[in-house]
Amino acid sequence: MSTPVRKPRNAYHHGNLREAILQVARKALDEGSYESLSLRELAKRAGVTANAPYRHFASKDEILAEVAAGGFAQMTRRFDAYVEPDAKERLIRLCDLYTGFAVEFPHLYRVMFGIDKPALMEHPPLHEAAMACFASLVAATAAASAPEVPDEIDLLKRANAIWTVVHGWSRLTIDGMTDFQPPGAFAPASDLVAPVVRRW
Amino acid sequence: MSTPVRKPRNAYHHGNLREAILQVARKALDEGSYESLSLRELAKRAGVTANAPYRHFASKDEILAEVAAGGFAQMTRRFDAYVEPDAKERLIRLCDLYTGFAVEFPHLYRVMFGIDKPALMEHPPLHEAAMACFASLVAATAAASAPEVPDEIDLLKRANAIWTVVHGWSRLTIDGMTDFQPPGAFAPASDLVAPVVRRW
DNA sequence: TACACATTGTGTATAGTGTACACTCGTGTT
DNA sequence: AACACGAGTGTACACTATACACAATGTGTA
Repeated sequence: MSTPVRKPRNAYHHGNLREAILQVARKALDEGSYESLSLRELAKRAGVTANAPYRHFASKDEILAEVAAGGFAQMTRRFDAYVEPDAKERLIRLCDLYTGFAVEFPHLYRVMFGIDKPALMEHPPLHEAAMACFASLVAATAAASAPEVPDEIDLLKRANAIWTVVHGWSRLTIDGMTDFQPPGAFAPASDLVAPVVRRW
Repeated sequence: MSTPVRKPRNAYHHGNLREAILQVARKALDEGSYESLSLRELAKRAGVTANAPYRHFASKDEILAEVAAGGFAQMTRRFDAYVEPDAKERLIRLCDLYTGFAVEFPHLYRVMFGIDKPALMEHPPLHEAAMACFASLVAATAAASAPEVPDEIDLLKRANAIWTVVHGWSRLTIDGMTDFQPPGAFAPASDLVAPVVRRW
């Protein structure tokens, strides 16, 4: 019996406002841009007054940070759930999985990386979730680099190289930079990564 | 005798408000984030009423788009001004030039690629300036691919690969994703690009 | 020179925002 | 039964982008 998210009729107390707010915020980000996401609107959708969320969050940014953390967590789960015996092949596939996530949830993805507010990343839960996601990528990279594992820094360098490519690909795509190019000019991210990974 | 940007004392008409607004907007973006940039503040800094800019721009977004276009133009100028006899080497250096620009003007760079408002890129001047910048990158890529020039699509693929890397590197950096990593873990963009370009 | 007119500024107003503060409702503990 | 406290409401404020009517200025034509 899961806790209900909708406010029960005629109840003064919501009962689960924190989760409800996060849920409608995530839904709003799935449907529209961050620009059109207002605290008042979130509260209204949760069936509550504009100020009620302040009992559970210090600011709008904190809500965003929490949602962003959830995004990273979801991504990490997808990563970890992807099974593929060949480690190199797996890492290559993870790249398309990554870009696929960004394309599926462009607005969420933008919030995850902070919309011109790097301060967001200061929120510990978000920072932690982002690091966990990166750690998953590092692990995949390490596996793909076996058997002779490079030293820590070289390993991070490789993971960062992957991250650079998939993040760049994602942002160029969701920001519309590829819309005006002939079809086929913008290859999948895995195409860029594959030859490099195979040589590791 | 250049047109003055400051409003002359006791003058009803500013004289060059359009340029003045763009100038203070750019300055504001050089100094602080887009989040803290308000139309009213821009108008005040230009010594004019909050509504005056509407005589020259349809909306705040149009101002941002214009400033973003200026950013792309500046970047293109830097590209074109960079001289280096070896075409491959030049392309590799351009990558650091690109990321250098993003790091130098992080807020501007974010606006150039649209802060969760892909609609910005619909503005013809911005779109044109962005395409011109990309064209410069394509030209450098073509030169680095000589003498046997690949066909159009393959050429674009190469340029897009470069763009993906430098953009990804720039965003990860200016969004603070590299702050928590040990030194040396995040190599310059040219390090990622160089081995690939040299093999073209 | 005088006047019509277009341009570009001002002033006022509206709807919407995030958030601070004082209040009240409902529930759990004693 | 009394009461403290957590979790909502209501009101208020300062701020935002922008619409509209108006005033001041500059310019072309008689």
